[in-house]
Amino acid sequence: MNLQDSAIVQQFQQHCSLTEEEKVLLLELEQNPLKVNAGDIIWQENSKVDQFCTISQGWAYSFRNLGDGSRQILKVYLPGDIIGMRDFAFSNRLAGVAMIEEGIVSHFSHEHLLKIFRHSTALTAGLFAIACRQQAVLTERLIYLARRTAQQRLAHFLYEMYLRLGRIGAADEGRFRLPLSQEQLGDILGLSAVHVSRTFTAFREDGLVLRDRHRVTLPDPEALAQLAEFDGGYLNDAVPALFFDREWQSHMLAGPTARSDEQMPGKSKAASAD
Amino acid sequence: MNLQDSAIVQQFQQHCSLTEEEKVLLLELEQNPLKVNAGDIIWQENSKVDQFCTISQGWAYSFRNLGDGSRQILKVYLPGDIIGMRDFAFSNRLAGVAMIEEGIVSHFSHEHLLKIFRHSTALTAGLFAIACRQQAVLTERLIYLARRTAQQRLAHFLYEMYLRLGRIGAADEGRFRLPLSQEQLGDILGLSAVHVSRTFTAFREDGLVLRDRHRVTLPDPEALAQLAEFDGGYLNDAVPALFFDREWQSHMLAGPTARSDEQMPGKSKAASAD
DNA sequence: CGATTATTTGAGTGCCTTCAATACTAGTGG
DNA sequence: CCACTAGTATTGAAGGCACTCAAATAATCG
Repeated sequence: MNLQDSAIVQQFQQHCSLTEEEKVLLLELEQNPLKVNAGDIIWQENSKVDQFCTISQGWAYSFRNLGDGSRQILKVYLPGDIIGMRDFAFSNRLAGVAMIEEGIVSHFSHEHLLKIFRHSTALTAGLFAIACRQQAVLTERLIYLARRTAQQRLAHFLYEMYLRLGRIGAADEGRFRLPLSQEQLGDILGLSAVHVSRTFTAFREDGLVLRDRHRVTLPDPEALAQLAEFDGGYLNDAVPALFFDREWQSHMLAGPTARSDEQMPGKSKAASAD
Repeated sequence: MNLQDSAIVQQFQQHCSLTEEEKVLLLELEQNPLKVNAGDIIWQENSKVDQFCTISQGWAYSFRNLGDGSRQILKVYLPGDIIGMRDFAFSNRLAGVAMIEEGIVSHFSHEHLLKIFRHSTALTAGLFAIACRQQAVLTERLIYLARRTAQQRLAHFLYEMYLRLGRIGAADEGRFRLPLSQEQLGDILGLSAVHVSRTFTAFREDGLVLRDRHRVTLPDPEALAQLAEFDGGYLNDAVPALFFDREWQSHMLAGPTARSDEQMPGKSKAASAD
């Protein structure tokens, strides 16, 4: 695979600059691609944490089954995302992960992550930045689940997906494919499937969202964003310049207490960061 | 300050093993202690991200003001917590932070964090683990805000605080101090202050929670946990042994430039989760 | 084409909200 | 020591949003 084609390399390049060596290190995460089918369980809640994975094709989601038989979907994963990083600090999975549609995932181990920490401060910072942004998305979801009406929740989710999909080239002029049933949408939004249906009906009547099965059209995305009180900061805000600046690295080398003599072998200048 | 007394060192020691040098590196984060008063704003939403801080005394919370005048409290910080790490990847703050009561905070910079990445893989992994666990707490909150009744939300929050406070020695036999008004509790739980009051009343009548101003007593903590469908995994689950094993580090040192040829030199098994 | 699953729509219910009024607590100054 | 004030907590009444149950329609798949 070409270095630039990898979804995960692209994801990282939005968060830090990468040398060729670092790209190779990242691509190692995708050494073991595995084709999976729609509905396949990647892992179950409470199973032992042995590895993580990246998703290079298809959609997935993480979920928790609740006591009363209902279920909460926690996060929707798109190509380029790393799945299960949160479990890094745990022995047992806090959530299951399942495929929404067929795709390709690649498993990698704890050690792989540690290797990244060990070999590249830039990748470490990038990984940290990605984790921070994931947490920001989660926080935003928490706010609208706790505080907002069904219309605002659905509007927010649709607009967020629209932005995320646009970023990976899967949305176009307010139109995109959304391979989720209303049941699944309900599980994401903390609503009953019935009420999701009613909310879509209301949107259709208002001309805010048109939907034909899994095709969604937003005639006026900004109107939807406004309804949702969508504050794009958590998705659009710039990553600090620091992440793209490799200078600090050499400065740091001058610092005290240095324990590892050189961890970026030879490399100090950005090679091909855009 | 004695190395062991620092709340932040203790926090890290729950997530990884530390050498003396690493403790020193951590204590540097608390070089600039600052006394702050109840209600003081540490930083405002949308302000520029310049630094982070640790809290060594007092309680704080992060919050977002919403369009309709309401407010969501996102996270409650206790001594030993790092505040604002999520902002690491952003130029502008996504949330404000304010003190609940007077306390001591210490500011530190981006560069400090990078210095940690640079100098200690163990601290990096520990920091990552702490971030993962914070995200787990957030996820749990998302679930109960999205899905559960007022009683379950309050029960969950009280029990969670009980565990967290117990961990830093501030709870004892089901009794602890909770310096939050019902208004603030409502902002945490996504409920109106009025309904928080009603819920406390119901708990008192059921003998589940006794409250006198800011003193809370849980006569039967486990009953409360059961009501909340509290699944302690996200707080209690063991950190993988790997975090306390410094062996992998020296192994890594064996092959700094080595790329893919040997990805887990020698002990590929032991380091994996227990 | 028939069986199954997904979506739509209606009717009735319940949890939590808002509005409003009352009681309590803590802090202040006479 | 008490009256005054401002913040906090309690309790009641009415209303709305989303839920469940139930039935009808539409889409998908073998």
